Amino acid sequence: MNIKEVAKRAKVSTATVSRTINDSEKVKPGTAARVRKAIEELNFYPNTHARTLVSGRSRMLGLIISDITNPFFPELVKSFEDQAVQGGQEVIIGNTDYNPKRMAGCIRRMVERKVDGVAIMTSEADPVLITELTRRNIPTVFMDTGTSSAHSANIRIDYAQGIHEALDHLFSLNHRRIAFITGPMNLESVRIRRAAFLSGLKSHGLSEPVLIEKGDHRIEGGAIAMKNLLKLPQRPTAVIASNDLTAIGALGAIHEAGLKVPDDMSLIGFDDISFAHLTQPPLTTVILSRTQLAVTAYAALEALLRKEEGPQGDYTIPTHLVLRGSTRAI
Amino acid sequence: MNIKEVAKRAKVSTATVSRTINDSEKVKPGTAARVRKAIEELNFYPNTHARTLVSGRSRMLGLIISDITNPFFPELVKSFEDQAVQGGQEVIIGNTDYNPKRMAGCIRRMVERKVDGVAIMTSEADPVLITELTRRNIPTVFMDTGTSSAHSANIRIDYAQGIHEALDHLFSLNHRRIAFITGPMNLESVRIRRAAFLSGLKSHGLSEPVLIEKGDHRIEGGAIAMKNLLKLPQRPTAVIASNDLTAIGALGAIHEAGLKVPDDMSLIGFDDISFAHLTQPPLTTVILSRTQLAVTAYAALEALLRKEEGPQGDYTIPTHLVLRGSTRAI
DNA sequence: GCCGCTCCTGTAAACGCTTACACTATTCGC
DNA sequence: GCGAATAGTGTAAGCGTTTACAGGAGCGGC
Repeated sequence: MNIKEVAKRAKVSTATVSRTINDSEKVKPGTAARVRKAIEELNFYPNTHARTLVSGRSRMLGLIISDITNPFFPELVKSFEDQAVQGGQEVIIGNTDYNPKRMAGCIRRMVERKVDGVAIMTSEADPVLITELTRRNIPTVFMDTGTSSAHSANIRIDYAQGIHEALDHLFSLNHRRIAFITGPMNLESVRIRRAAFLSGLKSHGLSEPVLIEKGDHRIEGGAIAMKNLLKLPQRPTAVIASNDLTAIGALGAIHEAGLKVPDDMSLIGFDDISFAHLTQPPLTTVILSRTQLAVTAYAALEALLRKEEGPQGDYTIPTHLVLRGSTRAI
Repeated sequence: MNIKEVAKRAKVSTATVSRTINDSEKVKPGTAARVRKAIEELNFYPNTHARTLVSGRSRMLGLIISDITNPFFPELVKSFEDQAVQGGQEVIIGNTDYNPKRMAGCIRRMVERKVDGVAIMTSEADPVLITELTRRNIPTVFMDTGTSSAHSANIRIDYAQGIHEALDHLFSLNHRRIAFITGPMNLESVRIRRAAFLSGLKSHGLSEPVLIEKGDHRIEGGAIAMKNLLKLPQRPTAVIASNDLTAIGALGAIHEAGLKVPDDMSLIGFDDISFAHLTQPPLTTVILSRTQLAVTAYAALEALLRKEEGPQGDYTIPTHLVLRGSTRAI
């Protein structure tokens, strides 16, 4: 089943069939109708690979994420795919598993499949690997990396806003001994959050004590970090976690220690993953809208695809505190 | 950058380059080495679309799921992709959103992209839409649909096993008033679970009272169903939910009513989603291994791809109860 | 020394589509 | 009513591979 058979059936040339498929205005309505009827009757689907081969556009986008089982990502993936499918594009997904080697594999796969563009939605993007993309002039959208050039855009997440709102909230509840549990410090985005915490403290005139524990952005790390904080002679009255998984781990550790949230300890997460409002108590956290992130990433990619020389592509995603049940005044 | 340039550089014909790429044994080792060197130096990646066009094999698989934001799926997707990438295949994902129209769109996209095979991991597979695949002889793997033919395999999930284990467990804890919250009854898999519950009761000599409430496999439905159960003059002492989200909803409703799990009510879920052990208390549930499901689905697809006339492809995934903290003896 | 192998390599025809270019029919300006 | 523009359609080249087929080199058997 190919364009030739459709052409034969509609008694036109293959060129006319192709033009009809591609909604060219140069086809007489009557002819187009005949072609469409033939397509319908033969149940013809154009072969995308042949189309790609000749046009150079694959109508496929790459989406690189860390790990789909990390609850941060499913919503991002879904929104991105929705956008893409609506725009007639397919998405192929790569999980890096936080592993540069796998990241390289992902990029290679994307290049082989001749994707029209790539969105790299991991914080740990290795610039060396990315040359593979830029060298081939493949439009690329990054998250949190600061580089944006003719063929790439950057989406900055305004972590500071959310962290500052969280601190303001805790201050208004009279908390003064506030701890922070970070993620893996090799990530730029983690360092930004940590810096925002410190600058927020300072702006409230508080720079001592610095209660910062290191987590790993996973539940286990949050639990361990929290245990360390609880061992302190003067333990904090409130904790902000670098992400929700960390907060959930901390929540478990607090319960395990026989304490209650928010009575004995206020707790704030970051990300607002879907389970954040299912914890007991529901977690007060900072919303980072994955939908907004996905929509922005897709729009940025689209813009890159359209124009040869676009304006500098810089986008910002806000973050905001959402109050639920895990904070209380003292 | 194409095979011709590589050929020129290695001073061979394009055929030899192609043969080298495809590990044909007919190439002299020395020649192959020269070609590989040229490939390396030119940083050449073969164009998969051209390969597909001529060979008919796209090395892409379709994976159709209901909704990636449903916590049942991410692990399934990840395992399936891991398998595929290892086997040199790419995966394109389709979310049906439980909507037959979107399912049709997914299938269309898959056919257009000329996938080598499709795994349909949704319970709500419409047979009409699937003819689109069978008509084109595209190997297909289903879940829970019972059909398996020359070009399709079926993976049956042994829901009954897990449900019976759950009932046995509750019986051993002296529960006799045991309720069940179903999912949407239009799903075959839901009806199976419900039937397993009833048959399990009967095998324990108990057929009255039949405490069955309808949920929707989402948190909200679970909460509503639980509220109805709590309103009963003689409320159940234990509840089994058709999936974990339902159980989580039920858990919230129980807490809201001022009761405690497991002290006032035992609760068992189904699926073992990743958050099932993070609830308070950790949810006793039935494990349905998504990894096993994905590995089986991929293996079944591979088998279908290899042989023209395979044996009947029927596979079974077991389910088992895992004890955590949400059940207690009375 | 010749035949018939085997082994390796090259030539060229597909695969299914898009699109530049060519061509005919129609329309328009004057 | 004539040339020029325009609209609609067809012809055929080419996208980057794979692979059937052809061909040449080397070699053993006689």
